[in-house]
Amino acid sequence: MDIEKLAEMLKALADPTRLKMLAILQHRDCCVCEFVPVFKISQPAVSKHLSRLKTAGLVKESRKGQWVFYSLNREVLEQVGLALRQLPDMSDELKELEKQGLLVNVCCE
Amino acid sequence: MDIEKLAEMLKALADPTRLKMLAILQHRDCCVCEFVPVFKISQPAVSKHLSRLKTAGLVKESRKGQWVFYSLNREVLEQVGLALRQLPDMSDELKELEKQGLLVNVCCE
DNA sequence: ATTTTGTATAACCATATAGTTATATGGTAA
DNA sequence: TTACCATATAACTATATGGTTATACAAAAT
Repeated sequence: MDIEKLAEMLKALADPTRLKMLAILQHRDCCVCEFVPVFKISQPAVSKHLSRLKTAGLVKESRKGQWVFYSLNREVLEQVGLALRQLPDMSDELKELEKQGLLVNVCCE
Repeated sequence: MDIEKLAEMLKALADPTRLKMLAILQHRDCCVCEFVPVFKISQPAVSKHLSRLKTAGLVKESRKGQWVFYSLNREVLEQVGLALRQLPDMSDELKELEKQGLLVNVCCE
């Protein structure tokens, strides 16, 4: 996963309400109206949080009659956790700095 | 790690510049002036990003003469990656919803 | 057909974020 | 001491974010 994408995913995750939604979805698929009393925010607010998670690919939605149920996309969440622990190699950037003499050398550390 | 804290850490991480900084710090401790040419943003902007990472505990700082070097706090980064993959149990919230009859039952799924 | 229920979108507001320039602070060197 | 270099902070700007209320849309029920 590239850094821009990872940052985007982390922004989708970096909110207590959305994290709790994901935590709840670990146990059970839920629809919008079930989340409203949990978080004590308006239905449109819940809807927007879920929409954000869906855009990031962290949840999937499926309509069941008049309800829209959301389910956790575990693999994607796994991928983010993994990507965080395997940040890309940036030695090229450092080599470039060295070539241009922009690395600081502290003697007698 | 509690959800509020996790969200805070993820906010600190959810920026491409800061992620790249951490990726670079995997290879080598760096001072502020070394990051400036890498990201092509102003020195105060770099300073603020590093300050944010430091507040989150993701980096440590140490002065070396006139330079302030930043180093990666690998354990903390590990902890975040792990916390993401082990979101807290929220079954109590679901039990509460059930007790109050707020869970939707879709028959004939 | 009309009403009701659940969800999504639009328009708006307050705050947070990421950048800028100007300036203050800390340490080194003349 | 004075000048210089690296870093941090202050003040500001533009945009993103998370909430609201009002409204539109979809499916179900009367």
